[in-house]
Amino acid sequence: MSSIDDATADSSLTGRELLLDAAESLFYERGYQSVGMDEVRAASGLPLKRIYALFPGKEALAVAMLDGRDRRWHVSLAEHVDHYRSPSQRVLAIFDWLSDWLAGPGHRGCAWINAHGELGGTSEAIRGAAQRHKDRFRAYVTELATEAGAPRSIADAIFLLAEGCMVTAGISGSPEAAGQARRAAQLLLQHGATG
Amino acid sequence: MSSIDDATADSSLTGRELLLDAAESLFYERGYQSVGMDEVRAASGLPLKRIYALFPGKEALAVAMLDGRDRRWHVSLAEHVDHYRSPSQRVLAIFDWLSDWLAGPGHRGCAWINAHGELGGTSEAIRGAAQRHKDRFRAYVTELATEAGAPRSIADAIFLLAEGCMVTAGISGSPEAAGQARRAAQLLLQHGATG
DNA sequence: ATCGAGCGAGAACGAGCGTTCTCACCTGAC
DNA sequence: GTCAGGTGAGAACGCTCGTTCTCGCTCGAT
Repeated sequence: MSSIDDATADSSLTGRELLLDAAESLFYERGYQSVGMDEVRAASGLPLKRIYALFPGKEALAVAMLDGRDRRWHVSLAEHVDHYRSPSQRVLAIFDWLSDWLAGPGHRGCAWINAHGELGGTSEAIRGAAQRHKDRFRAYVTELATEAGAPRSIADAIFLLAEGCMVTAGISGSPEAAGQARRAAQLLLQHGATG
Repeated sequence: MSSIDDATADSSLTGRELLLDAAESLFYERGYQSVGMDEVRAASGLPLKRIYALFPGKEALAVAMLDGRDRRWHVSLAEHVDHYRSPSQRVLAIFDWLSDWLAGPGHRGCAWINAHGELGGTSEAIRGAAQRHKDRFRAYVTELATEAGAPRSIADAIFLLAEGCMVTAGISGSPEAAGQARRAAQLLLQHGATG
């Protein structure tokens, strides 16, 4: 299991880290508007005054938390992919990693998809964070697929399969979509190399 | 364009329909928690007392609106699919319909994905509505794919491609993912029929 | 010992929420 | 005309929220 999901309390963490970890757990589990700043304060152990010295408001805290999670998410994914040498195996490793990630306890799908669903219509900043994350992920998938000899159309398809499996796993509560997406990606890499 | 997106005001509508139409526009555009019942009242033209006589509360209104939208969504999709006779064209018609749907003005992705992202973690009823919708859609995709001779694995992949294109179109703001998903589905139907 | 700057805990504030209640008004039967 | 029943408009209620403010304490310098 990756370290994406468990933000464990550690007394050596800075206030900023304590705050972002607490915000991440709470916001991921219940959404943004359902979690009050007082709960964030209690979970982080920081006084409200310090929280508002670190971030100008709740929205900025949410964006910082999403961006921090994005960094760790991509590092964790790339670490897993880098266990493999074969270009096509590196593409398929995305789905293995997603399968592990989506099977984590209390998993509720992709944090950016959920954030966009809740606040994409009202917060420019949150929509931007979601777009940044998805753009980075798409670029990474395209890079791996291209190295495996796949044309752009197959790279696009593999990205969409990954997105589909994230959203489906989130709603259904089961990670089995990752295996289905992996089999489809394998087929596309095998038969679509000339497409 | 389908009639999924525009809930036009019509004096011949019942109070329940006026209410559900107003709720659908507002909730779809801005989410649930960002829209107050007073705004729903103003948009529907119904007095608050009548609203609370029709539904016991905001959550029940949201669920009824999602279920009503689900019915119209599936009718509109099936109507489009039924313009085609060839089984494989009927599968691909899903993506043509999605492309039109996702290109609509003010489109903000899949209402059920968004609702699940916002309230899936706190409301059992909303999560249930999202699951019902996705289960129905998966069953329909599987039915069409099976009639086109595709094995279960290809049907799963086509469903995931559709989900991926809905979520990607919602976040990116562009419907181009539907075309990408359509091309991938075509490839899978051609080369995967024996998989 | 004394002072003062800085900090933590939590009260306070103003706004907004979902929901319920009030009350003036309309309507239709007699 | 009169009265009862029901309806609409919006005030009211109780609560929660994000954010700011108060105040008493701590702690290091002198």
